[in-house]
Amino acid sequence: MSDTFAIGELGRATDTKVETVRYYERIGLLSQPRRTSGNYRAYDRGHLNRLSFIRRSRDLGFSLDQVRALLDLADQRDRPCEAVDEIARGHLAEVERKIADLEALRDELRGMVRQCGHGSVRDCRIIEALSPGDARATAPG
Amino acid sequence: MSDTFAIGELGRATDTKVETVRYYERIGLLSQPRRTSGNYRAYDRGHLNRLSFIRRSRDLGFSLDQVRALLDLADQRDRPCEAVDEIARGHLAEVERKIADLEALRDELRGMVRQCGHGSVRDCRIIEALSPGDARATAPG
DNA sequence: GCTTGACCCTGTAGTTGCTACAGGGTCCAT
DNA sequence: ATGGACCCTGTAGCAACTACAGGGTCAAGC
Repeated sequence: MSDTFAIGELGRATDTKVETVRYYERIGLLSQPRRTSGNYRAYDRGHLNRLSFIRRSRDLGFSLDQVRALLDLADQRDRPCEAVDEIARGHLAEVERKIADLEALRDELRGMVRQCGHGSVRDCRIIEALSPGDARATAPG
Repeated sequence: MSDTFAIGELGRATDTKVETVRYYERIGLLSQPRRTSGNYRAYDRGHLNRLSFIRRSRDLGFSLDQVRALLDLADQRDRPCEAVDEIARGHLAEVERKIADLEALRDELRGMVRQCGHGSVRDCRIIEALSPGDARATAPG
């Protein structure tokens, strides 16, 4: 039963590329692990848990700065969790805004695609929808 | 009646930063304009139209590569517009996928925020939801 | 004991789509 | 002639990785 892991094992366990693990270390998100005699990184369960937390947060769309804040807060076990709540709420609002934007976009694209008459580019409604009203764009010289 | 524009005017007309216009020129998306005796860029209506097309496409979330393809297609007026349709459909599919992802995300975040008991971080459901099942993450050394 | 191959190391540069300087030149009005 | 608004080139920065190059380490197999 290995209680330490090489970087590759850690990566496989958390679905993270080795380069990404090293990147997290470089930017101070993941602490520097002990090194073996051959200068290999040797991670423990704490690292595994912390990296899992980071990856799950990233999957949920939190930025690295937000993840950093969440980790800091998670470490201060006695503090009220309002700050945590605020980050999550802020992120939720952001996600809802993005969804609304993308839905508007989707509707426009659907309209464009629906109107496509499959004729020549000359009569293409999609190009038309993208072009300015009066004149046509010209190619670069 | 100016029929040429300085870069700043072009930028204001298309809601584009001057640096961005120059960037589009550098990557070959916008053709190099004529220069004045003082080496200032002098744009014409063709440039204005082309840049409008680019900006509108970007607003609709097309990548610069997709915009480049659309511009190439728009210039080949006799070709069938199927390739245009395909790019638009591809992008639409991409947008729909993103919406679905974000909706799943939103639901998870809503669940997290709803469960927040406003206690201490020790009992924070949000942190809990982000943490791996068995053990807690530890701070970097 | 030597080789092979999988893994690890550092350091740097690339990705996307801009944005922000620094350090100058031009142009026009006063 | 001087001020300020504009323009020029070139380079570096942002997020969040990813992809090398050019080496070192380690365990297995012969």
